[in-house]
Amino acid sequence: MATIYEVSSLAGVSLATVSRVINNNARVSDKTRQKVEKAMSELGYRPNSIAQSLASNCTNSVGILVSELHGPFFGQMMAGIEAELRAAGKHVIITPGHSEEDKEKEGIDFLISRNCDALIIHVEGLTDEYLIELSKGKTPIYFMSRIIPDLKENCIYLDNELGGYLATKALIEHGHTNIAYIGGPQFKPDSQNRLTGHKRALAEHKIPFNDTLYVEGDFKETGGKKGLKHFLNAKTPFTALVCANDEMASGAMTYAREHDFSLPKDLSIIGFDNIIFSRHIYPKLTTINNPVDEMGKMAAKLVLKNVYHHKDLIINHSFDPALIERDSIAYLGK
Amino acid sequence: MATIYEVSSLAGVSLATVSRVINNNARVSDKTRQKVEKAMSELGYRPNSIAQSLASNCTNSVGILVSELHGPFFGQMMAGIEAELRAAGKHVIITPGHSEEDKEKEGIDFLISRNCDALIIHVEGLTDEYLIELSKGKTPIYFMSRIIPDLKENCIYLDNELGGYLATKALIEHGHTNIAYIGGPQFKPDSQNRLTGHKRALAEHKIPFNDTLYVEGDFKETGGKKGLKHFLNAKTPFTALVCANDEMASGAMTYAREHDFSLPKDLSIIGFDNIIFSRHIYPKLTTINNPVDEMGKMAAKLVLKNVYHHKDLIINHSFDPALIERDSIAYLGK
DNA sequence: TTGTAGGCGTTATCAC
DNA sequence: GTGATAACGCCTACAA
Repeated sequence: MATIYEVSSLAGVSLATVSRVINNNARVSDKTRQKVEKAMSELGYRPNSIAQSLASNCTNSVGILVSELHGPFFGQMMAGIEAELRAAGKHVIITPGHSEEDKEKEGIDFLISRNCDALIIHVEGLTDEYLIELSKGKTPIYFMSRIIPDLKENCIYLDNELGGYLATKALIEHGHTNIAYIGGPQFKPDSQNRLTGHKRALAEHKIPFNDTLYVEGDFKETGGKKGLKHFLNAKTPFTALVCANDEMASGAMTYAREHDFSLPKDLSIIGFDNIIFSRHIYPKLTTINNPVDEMGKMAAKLVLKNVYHHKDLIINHSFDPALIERDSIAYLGK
Repeated sequence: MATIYEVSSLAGVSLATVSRVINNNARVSDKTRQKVEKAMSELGYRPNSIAQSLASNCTNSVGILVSELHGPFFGQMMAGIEAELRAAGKHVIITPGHSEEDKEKEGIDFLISRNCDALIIHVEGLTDEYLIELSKGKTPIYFMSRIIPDLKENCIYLDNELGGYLATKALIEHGHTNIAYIGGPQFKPDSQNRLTGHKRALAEHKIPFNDTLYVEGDFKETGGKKGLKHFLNAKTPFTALVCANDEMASGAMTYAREHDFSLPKDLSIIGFDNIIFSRHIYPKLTTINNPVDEMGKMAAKLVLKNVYHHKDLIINHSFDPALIERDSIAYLGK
């Protein structure tokens, strides 16, 4: 591979001048610039990014930690981040944290040891305290789908409370008043806030919150099945069900169908996240849109602005969910 | 950040010795090793991976090109590759090619310019010739889900013909003889081979292949819808449908239900790939397992063996698909 | 505008 | 077994 040195001697200029045309950050006369460019193309010269990184102390790489590499939710998130970053010539190093404290720590260490210029992480197992401590290090860290009060400027998050509110409100507007709720793991703030929104919608319509119509799930298909089973056994009547994410909604649908419910007539169900397959399942799932791809892009912009000094980027830290109406909610009595 | 130089002076040894204990590739006396290790931990020393890369001409990174960052198929693939590689301390740089020739080229260039030690790519828009030419460069390239005859040792692939055969055979064994087929884009060898397998199963059971019961799809949901619509309009009777992937099967199911088919009674459907949501849709989709995660791991092993000289890894280049029986096939007449 | 020279933090090749 | 010292390929004051 040709080096900058060979280019300089072929072009008859110095190393420094070649470097200048590569980075075009200093004035070079048109004439010499052309000589250099000609030499570069003749040699098929490509800058060695490793050497650039060592000398400039900038790797042009940002580390991404997601819970899983597969799965619709993180897929959208990664796609959003990567697209935005790559358009700026940066690359992503992606690693999964599996929602476990140890693995998340390890993943972060791994990314930092790779000299990433910044990290964008979605962690669920780590405490705010740990993350605040981490942020004192030399690598800037940004947080997806999480609010850390002391680091709010580094966070991109969804208004989950609003989402929970919208979901339940949609059900109420279809005439339902006996509404069951399968929540996410309550150690996750997202789950808590969605539930809070649910309660607000109920309160706003003078519907009392009924403890027997709430159960905590696991954000997975089985959580939906178990949750619905629990409610059915409990015998408290209900005509509608909100699931704190789409996977659980899908599980609940499967369970309902296995028990001869005709959907949505016998039970209205609403999900949360609007993951891709929500429109593939039957009946097509009414849900709350979670704009993860946009949020991913915004996180990338945040990095571009703060770390790579791209000016003129406007940052929104908070995103709003929205109702996606499809076929899984029926009017009560219809 | 502490450097190797500071460690050496604190430990009272030379640079070279510190380097030796870091890489433990040469004999160092226990006594000096301990001195060095003590100094390292006292200083909180972490080797600078960039400098290591420059000096050793090895970045410990492998570039991954997939068609999409989201989507169940590539999610599994990435997860498999990453898990295996990271266990060996390597990291992945992932970038999407969007199945388009230009973007795939660009993505590969991008990865190579990042000095990846090797590439694992899943490309659909690039020709064998181009890839063979590319393989003459200094970066070793491995191919997922593709057979390039001249580069077979660098390929990990599925026996798609067998998969196509198994799908149609399953239908036949349920009594079906009028079987429609929605294929994938025929410029893709995968699609061609699945179709070939379909024909073999038919021939083996003396069922003639009927042109009017074949249509080419796009591997997406809409392809399934359009395909089924086409068959329904054509009026050639059929009782079963094989779709060359699960997305199309899902689309076909949706379309069938919109036209008042009771599934699987009125129409048996089988998919291909066994992507995650195939078990979420209703009825649960019978399909052909495509072990992408295992194939991803194997591709990673191939890199570990050939590029990073891990001995004793056994490589399987070819993987077999298998039938996954669920609920979307009915016995004919039942 | 252009050139010189030192430095980025390691690894690797020699001697000893 | 250990220590100098020259790469690795580029960036960036500083000088001219």
